[in-house]
Amino acid sequence: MPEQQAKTVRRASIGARRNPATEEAIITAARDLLAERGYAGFSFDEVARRAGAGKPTLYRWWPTRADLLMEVYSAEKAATMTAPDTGTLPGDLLVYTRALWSFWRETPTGRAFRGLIAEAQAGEAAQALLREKFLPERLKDVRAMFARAGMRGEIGAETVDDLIALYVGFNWFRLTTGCIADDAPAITRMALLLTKAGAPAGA
Amino acid sequence: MPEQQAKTVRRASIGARRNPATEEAIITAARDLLAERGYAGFSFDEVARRAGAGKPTLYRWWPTRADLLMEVYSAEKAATMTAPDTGTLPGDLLVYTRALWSFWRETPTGRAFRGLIAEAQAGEAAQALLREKFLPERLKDVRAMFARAGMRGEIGAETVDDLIALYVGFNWFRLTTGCIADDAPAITRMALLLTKAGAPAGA
DNA sequence: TAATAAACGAAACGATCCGTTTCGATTGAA
DNA sequence: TTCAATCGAAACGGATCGTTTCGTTTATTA
Repeated sequence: MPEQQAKTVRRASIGARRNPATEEAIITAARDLLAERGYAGFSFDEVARRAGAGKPTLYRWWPTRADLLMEVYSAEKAATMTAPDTGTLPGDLLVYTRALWSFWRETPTGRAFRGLIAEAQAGEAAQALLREKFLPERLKDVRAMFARAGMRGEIGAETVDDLIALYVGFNWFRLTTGCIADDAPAITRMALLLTKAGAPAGA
Repeated sequence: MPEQQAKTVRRASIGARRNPATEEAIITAARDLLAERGYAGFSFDEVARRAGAGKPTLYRWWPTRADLLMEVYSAEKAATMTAPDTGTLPGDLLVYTRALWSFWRETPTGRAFRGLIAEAQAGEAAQALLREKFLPERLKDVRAMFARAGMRGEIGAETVDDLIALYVGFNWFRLTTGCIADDAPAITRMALLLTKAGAPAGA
């Protein structure tokens, strides 16, 4: 069979409101397409064709490719990754970072994250979406790890935001330059550096 | 006049070797096109048209858009930015980072750097070029700053590489999320954190 | 009950860009 | 003299973009 999509029914309008079945079909088609052809083969034309949806429907709800990619990525990452709680900041960072890099390396959606960052550079709207909606939600686990370290006294609470920027920047830099092979020593060094950087003054 | 290019002569082959005049015309056309239309309007078709060059000539010497972008960016940045030497690592980092962000914000080529990173995500070859040829050369000034700090005893020499990764990651993260407005306090905090992270053990 | 409004799929639109191929001309090197 | 590599020009098929048109469906509103 050419497609495994359930194209038995034609999803017409259900009135003057969004059709949840259409939304789900599109997201499913997008995820499958990413899995089969990767980010390079990811186009609205093909997503629409597979979902049995019209392109105006896609553009109505996801004005840019970044919108759709972020939605797929968020769902997939939340379903795959869990936040560690080892009791120390370096411990948490080592576990979480190795899992994150593994996700980026070994899942189709994770591999597409490089493309998501790239896509967000194509316009101001997509970049704002990345900064203001995608990132705050996706960094909740990371923020929790640093916040716990602050409450334990491992780091000063006033350094949390700056350390997060350094931590996320480190990961994105490794990703965009193609250096996300499993490298526990490098990750450990980074974790210890950040912990030392944030160490409270009076300790 | 439609074009300011010197299209008076048709640059034919000069034999079985690369024509420097063609190379220069293409790079100039690429820089001008970036300045006029930005990264969004940057295509090989248009560069070739403006340079009065054939597309096969472009693809022969710059297999991907990333190749050409990196060449233009490298020349422009080297001609614009100078490496500071204030005597302390936080001082160097503050001056250099503010200048870098200013370059990224306020010059056409600098603004296109977001696109260069994005372009390098489109393929393995472009990413390898970014990692192995572009970055080592572009980070010479940064490496020199951290190396001097190591020789002064501000940071441990064994931390230089890891601190550079954190520093560059921080900058790229701010760039790709659209947060490179001039922000001396944030840059200062980052500089102090990195310096503290790298502080020698026995000091 | 009737009119309105919004969403839906399908199809087609023009435009752009991609990367490659063909062609004839040029010129240095073997 | 032959060979090889480059050059500009032009055209190729194909893909994708973002938009528009059309007819249909259904909840909401008057």
